[in-house]
Amino acid sequence: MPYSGFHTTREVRGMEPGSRARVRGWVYRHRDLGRRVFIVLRDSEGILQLVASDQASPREVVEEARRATIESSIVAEGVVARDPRAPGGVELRLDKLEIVGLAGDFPIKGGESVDYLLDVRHLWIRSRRLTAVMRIRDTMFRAYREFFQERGFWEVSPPMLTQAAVEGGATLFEVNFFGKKAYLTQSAQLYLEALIFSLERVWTLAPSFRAERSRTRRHLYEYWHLEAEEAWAGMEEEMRLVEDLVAYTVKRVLEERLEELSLLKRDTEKLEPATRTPYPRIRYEEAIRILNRRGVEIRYGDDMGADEERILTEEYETPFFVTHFPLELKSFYMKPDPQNPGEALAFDLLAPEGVGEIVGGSQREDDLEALEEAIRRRGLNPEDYQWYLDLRRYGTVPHSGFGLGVERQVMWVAGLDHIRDSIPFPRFRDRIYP
RNA sequence: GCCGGGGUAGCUCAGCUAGGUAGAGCGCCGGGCUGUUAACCCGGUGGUCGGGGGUUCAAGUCCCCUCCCCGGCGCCA
Repeated sequence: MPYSGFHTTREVRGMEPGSRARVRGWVYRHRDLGRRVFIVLRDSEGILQLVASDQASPREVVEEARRATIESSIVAEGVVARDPRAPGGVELRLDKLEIVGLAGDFPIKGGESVDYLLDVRHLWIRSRRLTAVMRIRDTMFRAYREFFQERGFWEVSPPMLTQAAVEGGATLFEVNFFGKKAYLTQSAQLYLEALIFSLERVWTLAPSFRAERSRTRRHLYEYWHLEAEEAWAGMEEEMRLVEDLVAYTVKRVLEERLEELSLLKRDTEKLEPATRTPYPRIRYEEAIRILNRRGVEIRYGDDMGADEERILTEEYETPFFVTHFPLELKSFYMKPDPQNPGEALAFDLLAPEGVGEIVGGSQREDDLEALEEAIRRRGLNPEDYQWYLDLRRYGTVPHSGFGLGVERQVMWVAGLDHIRDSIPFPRFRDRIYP
């Protein structure tokens, strides 16, 4: 049989009973009742039951059906039939069947531990659950790109190999760059800032690497980082951009990936409010008051931990902003609020349902001397940031930007309880295989 | 880095407190079955008990060392 001119399982489900159909895919379930064999076929669009029986199929087809082990690749042809006993109500009664790749005993049978499934991740990604997540992820990637195109942003490609840290030195992966020390990037921000002086509004979607030895459900060592930076924009404009972006992507997933969300048993009612903006905004000091009211012992100036974030997210059914953090809690490049110089023009966007921070952004310090001073105050060396300081020497401009953790958004939208399933091959906890 | 849990059959686990010579379910193999839905029924197969050392007549079980894994915190997106 040639390997073209086939129907997807989705197409077959929509065909008239009695039509002929040709399908190809992998054996998802196999039930041999002796004189009747049921195969549930899986392709990228879904599943479809195939039936080979003594009565209705040639003997060699029944024999082949009997041999087709779980995960064997097959091509098959037959007549479409409606039958309430078939999963999804439609099945294909076979008169042709060819095993393309006979599978050995498949290492995943059901009931395996998380650890084991990570060892066989290259096979586990075939699961319907992970397939659904990857399709949702794809829809979000498309939505990000379309959103920024519509808003007049240029997509740029910053380097992954860099010389210095953005946030600090301890969390970088070191690389031997022909005898010099180099690092895998942990943020494209500084490079995006350089690009706004010509393109004005830029964005990128690229991996970031962080060697923080985090053992939580929200951390990856390698994650996809959506970052944007725009000239002539303050914190308020930036927050509007962020909420529009998040609302747009959630809306697109709700429009296009309902089947996948349903397979993942995601409660879409809880996602629906996030399609409407604006999102609530609370200042850091208000957040502290809310937490105190909820019985949490936290004082102005303390950083919020995972527990504090989770308690706050219970107050809202949409993502919400926390703004105006004490300056000393934030990075050197963030601009102090002129109204209140102890606070940074910085914001986090927290996703509801206990997910927590998915975006961090700020207005950047655009004054040369203030920036140098901020670098020094944090014990960093301005010498290491000369090219970055140049951006303030030659036509400095007010500007703002943000970074969004793609896997965290996928996790929230798809309703996952752990970030590992938001990416095909997660890198975390010293796991590098497969 | 810190706190907690765990490594026994291909997989998921029981057995350890009170040492006595290794178990279950699933899988796999063989057989049966004309509508299965993680099919079912019958039979069979399956282990250097993470590694090293010690105590003992005897160690999966007690002691010491060591390696690995998981849940969470901190840090962050």
